[in-house]
Amino acid sequence: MVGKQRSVPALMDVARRAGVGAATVSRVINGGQNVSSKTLAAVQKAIEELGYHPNQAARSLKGARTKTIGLIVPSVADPFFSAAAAAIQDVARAHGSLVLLAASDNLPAREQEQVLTLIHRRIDGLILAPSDAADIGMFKHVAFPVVCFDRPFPGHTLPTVLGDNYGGAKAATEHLVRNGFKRILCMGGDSKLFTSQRRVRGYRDVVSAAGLPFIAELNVQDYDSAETALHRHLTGKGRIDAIFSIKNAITVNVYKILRKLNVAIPASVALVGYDDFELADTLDPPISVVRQPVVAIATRAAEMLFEALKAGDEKPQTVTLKVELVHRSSGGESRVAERRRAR
Amino acid sequence: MVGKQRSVPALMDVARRAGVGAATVSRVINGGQNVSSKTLAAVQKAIEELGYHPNQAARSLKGARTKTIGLIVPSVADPFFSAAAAAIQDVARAHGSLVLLAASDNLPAREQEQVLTLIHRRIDGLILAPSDAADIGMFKHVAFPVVCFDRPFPGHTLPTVLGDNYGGAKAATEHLVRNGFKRILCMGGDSKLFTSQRRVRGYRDVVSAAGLPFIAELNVQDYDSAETALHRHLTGKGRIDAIFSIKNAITVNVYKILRKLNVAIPASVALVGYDDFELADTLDPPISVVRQPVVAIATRAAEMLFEALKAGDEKPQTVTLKVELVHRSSGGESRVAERRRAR
DNA sequence: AACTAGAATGGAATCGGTTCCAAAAAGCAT
DNA sequence: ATGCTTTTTGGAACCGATTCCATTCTAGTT
Repeated sequence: MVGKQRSVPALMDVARRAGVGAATVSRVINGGQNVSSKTLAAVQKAIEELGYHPNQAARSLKGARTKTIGLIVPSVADPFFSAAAAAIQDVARAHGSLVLLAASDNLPAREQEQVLTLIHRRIDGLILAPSDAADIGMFKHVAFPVVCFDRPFPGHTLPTVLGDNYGGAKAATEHLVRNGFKRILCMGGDSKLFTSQRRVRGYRDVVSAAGLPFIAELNVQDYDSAETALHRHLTGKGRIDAIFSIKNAITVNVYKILRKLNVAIPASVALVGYDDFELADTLDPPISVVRQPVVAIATRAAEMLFEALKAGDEKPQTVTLKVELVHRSSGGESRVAERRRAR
Repeated sequence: MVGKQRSVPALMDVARRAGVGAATVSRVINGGQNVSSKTLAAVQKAIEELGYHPNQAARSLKGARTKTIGLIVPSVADPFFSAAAAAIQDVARAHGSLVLLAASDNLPAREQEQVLTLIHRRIDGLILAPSDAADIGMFKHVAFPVVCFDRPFPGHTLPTVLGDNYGGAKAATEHLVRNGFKRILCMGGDSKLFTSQRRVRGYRDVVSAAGLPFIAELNVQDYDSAETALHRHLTGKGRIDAIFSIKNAITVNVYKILRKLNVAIPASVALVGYDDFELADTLDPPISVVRQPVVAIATRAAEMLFEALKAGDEKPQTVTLKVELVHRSSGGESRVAERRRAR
């Protein structure tokens, strides 16, 4: 305890000091409608002198807003979600709200538990990146708006903000095709995850339209399994010449493995990743990636939530934000120039 | 709104359904002391059937715990602090509490505002990484435990968990000295920041004990200023042969700049950074760093908070956790072997 | 000056729990 | 069976706001 245990002043203390009724103080706090300027001044003075601030618990008890929103993300430590959390926190602050943070670890049971906990806190609204097994049943007692981001709620149309996974994957794959690569491996991700599915579909549509083989190693999560998978695809006659990694963690591992195996990037095998990362431009070669507008996605989701809060209802729109293909050089960008020169 | 606006069951509903008084239900909820096993079962059944969960707002109104702790960090997006937030969130969850997240952006005014906001939420306790200008005055109405981490509260002895900044800097510098470097530049950081000061002091004590020059470029924050500073120290006769970067962001920038200038690491200039980062082992050469036990620091801070909560008081101890020097190769690790071979 | 619409104000109920206290029930020894 | 202690139990006050409603005051109209 830092300071003395001094009881915090209550509304009634302010009322007494200002010589008015409790109802009047309440009116002053909430915008001061129908209060004479004289009384207003007196009450404000009392509030100031006492250092009074309304007790949120008491307010929310009476059905008013708790000025608190919930945020459930798979992992707080993940750069994508921590950036999102930061952006959401900013929007919330601008609206005078606080963020109650919870992590689901992509576990449906944990997710449900966290949702329930937040419901009991009487949050004003909820922003979440739902797991693929999220159950709408957990919202049965819910009377507040819910906005999803990064992933939609499986089987339901809640307001949602997404990155254009399909478009991003398509752009990345097209880029590789355009640069002359013929055997493109799509790897990483979790086939149960919405984002992964969309990205694989984008990749698939492009290779099949170009008459190229569909080569995939999905559900590759760690370094070792990535190494095993890569070994297989780098030897023999079915040798790949490019990799589209649909998940950040895998992109980095693929890079490490290729370097370790002395495979030249992109001369021997090109690489394009999904999701930008801190040092992508510092590696050798710099890694080309699909960059998602994390902050825009999160900010938009938060804004949609507060709009719904103000309007009192929500329209279950799905907003898809454009992603950007960042050309560095791991995607064989120089090949185009080379070919042009060779002609 | 996902579900129907159905009023959530209240304690009284449970009482009526179980045919008991409100007080009895309350007892059952809070551990069931002095309740006959028959009544206990009946009440639990009613709770189950109604899907009842106590309203936290009402509970905290009566002075009970809010089961909520506050966390204030300079930046939510910073990997160090997002890892800390994740760890703290885990501990809180284990104690049935939630985390109210706030960012100070290292702005004392913002920090004060957030503390105040959290106080009005009647949080049970607060964990914060205080800014260098944090003002104890903002705690004047506070009656809950406060624990600091990463940095101490300036001028006050609150319970605090720190990384051993001095020791880490000393180890890093000694390592460079031992490897034969003679002109070691200490750069980066913010001279107002506690962590930076300690690290500079560790560096200083080692170089002065070794009879080496104290060369520092503090308050270098971005790429451009780092480049300007490096230019100065890489030319002329006062040329440096090693760099101890005391801040993560600067380590990366220094690496980029050295690569751009074609300065060989560590042959021409060695580099040791403070704070490990995702791709430190993947860069060429892998970067040697002082690694702080982020998770341990944050977890310990959270545990101290909950201990204080249970005990009802807090002992203002300062815990300093050991840091680890991770030898990769940018610190001239091979030189030792080389010298041995040359002999 | 009389009268009324409208603004300003305070009393009291209410939200959903916790807790004090007194009453009722149960347990136990005699 | 009786008296006494110990458990159980429910009534009611309370926490700190909001809000309905009745009342008082002010100002405008004729």
